[in-house]
Amino acid sequence: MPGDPAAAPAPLPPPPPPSAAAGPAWRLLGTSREQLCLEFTLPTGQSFRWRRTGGGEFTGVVGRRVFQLRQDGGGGGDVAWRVIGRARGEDEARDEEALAEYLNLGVDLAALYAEWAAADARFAKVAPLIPGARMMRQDPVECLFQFICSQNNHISRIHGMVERLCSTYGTPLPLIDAGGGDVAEAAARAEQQQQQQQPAWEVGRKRSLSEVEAAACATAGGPGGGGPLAPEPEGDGGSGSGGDEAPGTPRGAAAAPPPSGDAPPPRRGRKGARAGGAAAERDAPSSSSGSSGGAGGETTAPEPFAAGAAAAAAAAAAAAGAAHFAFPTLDQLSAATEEELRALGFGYRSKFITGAAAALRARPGGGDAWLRALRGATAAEAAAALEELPGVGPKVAACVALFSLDKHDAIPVDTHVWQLATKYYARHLAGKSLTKKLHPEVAAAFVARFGERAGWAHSVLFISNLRQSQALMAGAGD
DNA sequence: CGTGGACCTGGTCTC
DNA sequence: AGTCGCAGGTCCACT
Repeated sequence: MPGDPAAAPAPLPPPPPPSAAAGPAWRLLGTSREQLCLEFTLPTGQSFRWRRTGGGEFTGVVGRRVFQLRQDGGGGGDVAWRVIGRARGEDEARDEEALAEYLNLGVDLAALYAEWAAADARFAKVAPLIPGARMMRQDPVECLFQFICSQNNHISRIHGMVERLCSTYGTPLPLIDAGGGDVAEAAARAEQQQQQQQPAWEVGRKRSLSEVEAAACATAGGPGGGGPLAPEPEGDGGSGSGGDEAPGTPRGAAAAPPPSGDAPPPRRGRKGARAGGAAAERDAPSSSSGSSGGAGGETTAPEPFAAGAAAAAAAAAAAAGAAHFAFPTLDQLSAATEEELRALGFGYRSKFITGAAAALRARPGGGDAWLRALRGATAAEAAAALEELPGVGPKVAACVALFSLDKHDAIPVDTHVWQLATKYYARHLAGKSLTKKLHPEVAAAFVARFGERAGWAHSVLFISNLRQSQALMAGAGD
């Protein structure tokens, strides 16, 4: 534990007023921009659970808490945070501890940057443009399934898939100050909104905003003030068409993807699937899967069947940005069927998700514990163990190892990293094609250069490469 | 053992 | 309004 990383000299003024007027008070994390830059940490592909919610603010779920983070644009770049949602049973007093662990705040990132810059001239050149790119420490289960979704896929779509996974199978997280605090109510309200077909949560997604803020983060000079890009004035309230439906009826099945053109249409939505196909065995009420053990304990009944009903409303709520969900547990995930996931748009990854969930649950001691135990294993052992799971190859295994299992020297070798490697750090591999056997070799090259936290260093280079390829670094001098 | 395809889908780049 | 052997891979079938 390298002491307090930040060492911000002056106690910064209270954080700027966030977009949302009301809500819990904001608190400062006590970090500097060099220790933690949200722009280079949250939306760079480590996790797909963070969204921009306007004006430089990020909203995301950590464990069973909904956090909002924002970076002080002017001064030292301290990060303001607050919790706007929390599962019952989670202690408010441990909010900050949970966030600090998730953000790996015990690691002195500025010191590492200095080491890496000394070891590599190329790093020294690009790093100043990308300060505070920090590795997070995610929950292994959450991380694993996110990256199973990531294969051969667009980042934007991965976000949507992860969102649907959570809203369909995960536990809703009640908002604090949500007026009444009843999730069902919020979900119902959201469902009404959802009928207006308005993807409010897309506000601020991608767009050049990221570029603006990236610049702001890198220069620390001009906060730019890209404007709080106000969402469409839909407002929330609106048409109180008083629930025309019983809360229990998952009319939200409409949220399912539209029928594809040619392929054998997988019915639609969870409900359609049941009603359409096996009318005979429909509703054979959870007889088999009902007793999934007392794990859940939530009042929302994580049972498969109930999940369907709750899921629709939940998905609607999520679509309207009105609710947040914990990432589904393995038990909750086990309620998913391949057919259902396909209807939710997971494509051929559906069988990987159900397969991996089943394989994990079959592990002695439970999949969650099995995964966590890999934190004590070597990088090679962890990778080998992860690759036993369906849908997990070397790249996904490395992502999970680096982003959730403390394997700080793991290098996820994708097409971008392969380019970096053959160009700068493992030139002898140039011309070859990336085979499974070459992954360790590429990783070794990065470790040889950057040391035991090569995975962290790789992230900086990766981001730099992305930015460059997107011509976002234009004018940054070259 | 290394290589070539197939694989769901939809955002992005072009007619 | 269409298109892409695409897109931060993996699995499977062959040579």
